[in-house]
Amino acid sequence: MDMTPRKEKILAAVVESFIRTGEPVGSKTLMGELDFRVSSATIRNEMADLVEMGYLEQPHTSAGRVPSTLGYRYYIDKLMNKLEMNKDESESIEKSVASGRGDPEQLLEKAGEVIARLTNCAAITTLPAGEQACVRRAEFVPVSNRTAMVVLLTSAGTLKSKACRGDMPITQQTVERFYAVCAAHFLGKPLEEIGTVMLQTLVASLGEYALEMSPYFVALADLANEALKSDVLLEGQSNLFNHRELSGSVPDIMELLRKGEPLSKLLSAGEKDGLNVKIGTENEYKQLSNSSVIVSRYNVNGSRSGALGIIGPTRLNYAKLIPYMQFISGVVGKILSETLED
Amino acid sequence: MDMTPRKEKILAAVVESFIRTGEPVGSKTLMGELDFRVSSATIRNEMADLVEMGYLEQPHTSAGRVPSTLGYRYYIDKLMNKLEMNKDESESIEKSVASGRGDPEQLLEKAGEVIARLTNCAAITTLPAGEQACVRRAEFVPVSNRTAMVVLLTSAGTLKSKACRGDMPITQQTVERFYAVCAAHFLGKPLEEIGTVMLQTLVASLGEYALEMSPYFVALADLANEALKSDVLLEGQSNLFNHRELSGSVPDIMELLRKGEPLSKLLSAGEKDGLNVKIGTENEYKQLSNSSVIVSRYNVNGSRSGALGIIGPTRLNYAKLIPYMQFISGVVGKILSETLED
DNA sequence: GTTAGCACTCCAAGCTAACGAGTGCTAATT
DNA sequence: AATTAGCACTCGTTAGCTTGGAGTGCTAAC
Repeated sequence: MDMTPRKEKILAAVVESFIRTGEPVGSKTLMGELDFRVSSATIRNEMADLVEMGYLEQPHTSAGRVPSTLGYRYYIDKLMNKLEMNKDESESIEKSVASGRGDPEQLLEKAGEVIARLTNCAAITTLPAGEQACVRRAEFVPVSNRTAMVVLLTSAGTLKSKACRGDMPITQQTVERFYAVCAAHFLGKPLEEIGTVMLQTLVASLGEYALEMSPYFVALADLANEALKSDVLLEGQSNLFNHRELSGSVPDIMELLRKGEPLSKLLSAGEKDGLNVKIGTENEYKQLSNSSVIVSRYNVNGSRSGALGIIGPTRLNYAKLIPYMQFISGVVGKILSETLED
Repeated sequence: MDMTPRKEKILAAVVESFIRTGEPVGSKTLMGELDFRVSSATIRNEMADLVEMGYLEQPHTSAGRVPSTLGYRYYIDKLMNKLEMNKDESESIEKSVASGRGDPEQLLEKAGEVIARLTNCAAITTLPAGEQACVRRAEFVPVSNRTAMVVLLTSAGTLKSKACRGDMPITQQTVERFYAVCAAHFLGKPLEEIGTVMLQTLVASLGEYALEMSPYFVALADLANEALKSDVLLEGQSNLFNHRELSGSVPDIMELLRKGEPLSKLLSAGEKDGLNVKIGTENEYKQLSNSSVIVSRYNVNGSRSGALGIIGPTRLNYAKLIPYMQFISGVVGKILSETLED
């Protein structure tokens, strides 16, 4: 069976009506929403075809139709008219986001808040990735007799620290040795190279000081690792409660979001032109089979860097939200570019 | 009407049975759980008295009895026998918690995880408070032409940092001035003294460099403020979903927990001997009127320092969980004392 | 003071009927 | 050949009703 212009119009009308109301859409309702006049019987025939083609589903025999994953997909890829944002709106959004200017973490947090508020969804954001980052600076601050703070600053602007307890008292020599080793083995090194292997050879080369110094370098390597996997921020989780159709799965979704790793996986999906939409069962996590995820990447100084995303019901107002996400990721990218390079 | 030993036994049995099963307790059920034999009619009479006295409630005329807030309170204060923890258990708990040794944040996070797992509740923890902490160290790390990381380390071991964008290019002089001003006005100063007033006089005294330098000191003061309000960690939020009786209020509770301020308020309540239990309507937040909060403070080197808490339904196994909380806060205090002072 | 007995209350679960929205099909119409 | 009116049919939802059982409060006897 072939797709016809009329079928497309009907499909679009079903999707839009369902997005608006959340109720299955019947043939009579649809009559009032189409820009051409046909009888409900005709619409029923067409809808039956669309069901057969896999674009619509019916919850039960005597109910209206609901878009399937495939239906949403077709709508988004071919039928949807993105809503233009008006000037006032975009300016006010930009102002809100820009209030987090200065510190990347603060900025992304702010952006997440804004997104969560605008979309009534859970917002996830990643900090600029540190993939090609290297060690810019390492500090060693004694806190007590046997404890020191080890601090790592990367070229991507990430700062990580850890308190670390050694087995021997810390002396002035300890501090000096730390900085000497850092200068020789860490400073300027890409984070990726600081792995267990590198660490082992380093410890071996420490000779008699290995026992004294190794805890601190182990800590430093830990920090490098943490800095490498870009942090994910989560905002507006509780918005999920506002969507009736998710009610049953909110606990499962939250459980999924609690762990960092699935989150970064979700966000790393952004491919073509920085925007990616995963609808319902297109998601690899089955907890999200009733949800949609919209991810938009942002670029800092021209290279792909991090991403903003939302998680909500499949029944999202894509025509409105997709432009939002693109706009906000643009703003974030712009502000970060200004902040980090200048 | 007076409390009698028999009434006390009946109250305790009702509370314990209800905690165990979650079902209202009837007079017949109770017969089997008391260590003396009386008829169900007698128990009914006594229970009617307990209702009148405010210790029990009945959901409706023909249902069993449920403990009221007052009933729980009486049980916890006068009737409860704390369960002893067995050796194996306490050792394994201590080992789990101790795996976070080294870094305070990591430790408290670990402790929160352990608590959440053991209690099936949401766990909240605070890092050691920085109340009397002072500025131990400040660092200024240029990241780009106009942006620098400002880093603050307190004597309590808290490390905070912020990227900060100035209005003028950063030069070697900027850096030197920063450290000079820090040495003169920040190092060694109690965090509490670094407020807006102090900042204003400082900026005034900067003279011609005010414009160039003030953003960094504003950032530094921000950091001091952040370090002052002790951070709160939240673990096992999703455990709340496991309690049927909370189902309706989980969204409200999560919304409450999302904000930092109510959290620290909850935790700061711990008074007498470090342990505090707030039952149902005893909580000042109405979202928690069906929940109980158990808070146990921990001490670092003898002075009250931070707290661990759980949030769950009123129907908590207090006799088991209170010892847990006391034990874990003891472990946390011990480990932190070792780490921070030595 | 305690207990057996009994009438009473009230929730929960299951059943039925009425309803209404929406469908699929058929036969008539354009 | 496509469209439409008409109609019987399906199925979920809601309301009302019944039944069963758990538990109570009261009274009278012990």
